[in-house]
Amino acid sequence: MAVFERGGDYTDAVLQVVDTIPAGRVMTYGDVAWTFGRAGARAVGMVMRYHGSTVAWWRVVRAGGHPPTGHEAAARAHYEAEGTPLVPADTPAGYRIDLKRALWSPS
DNA sequence: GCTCTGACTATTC
DNA sequence: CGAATAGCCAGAG
Repeated sequence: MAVFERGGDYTDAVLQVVDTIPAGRVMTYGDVAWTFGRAGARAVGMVMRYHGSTVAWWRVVRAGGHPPTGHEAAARAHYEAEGTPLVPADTPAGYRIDLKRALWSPS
């Protein structure tokens, strides 16, 4: 499958946008993609999966404020450490991001 | 250049 | 409100 090396323009763009998100703030996959002119919300997640070790992947959440599938526990730890506004919810993760306050948009 | 897959999203049941 | 379906894009084989 897509091994996503840094050679791809899309991959590189995603990494740059994520790196632009300040601590305590988050963006949805769709918004990140839209920021550099593409709507590949899914592709963004794939870049995170492969390069998640080198970027603040927890600052990128799904639409609705849900953390990435299979990483909700690790993400929550980062949010609490950075002071990201969370909201208790009846979701598989047991919580969600408060997009009303945490959602950030590049200036 | 076609096919398969995926840390997604929006819509419908 | 939860689960299923269909569209979506980009990259590797």
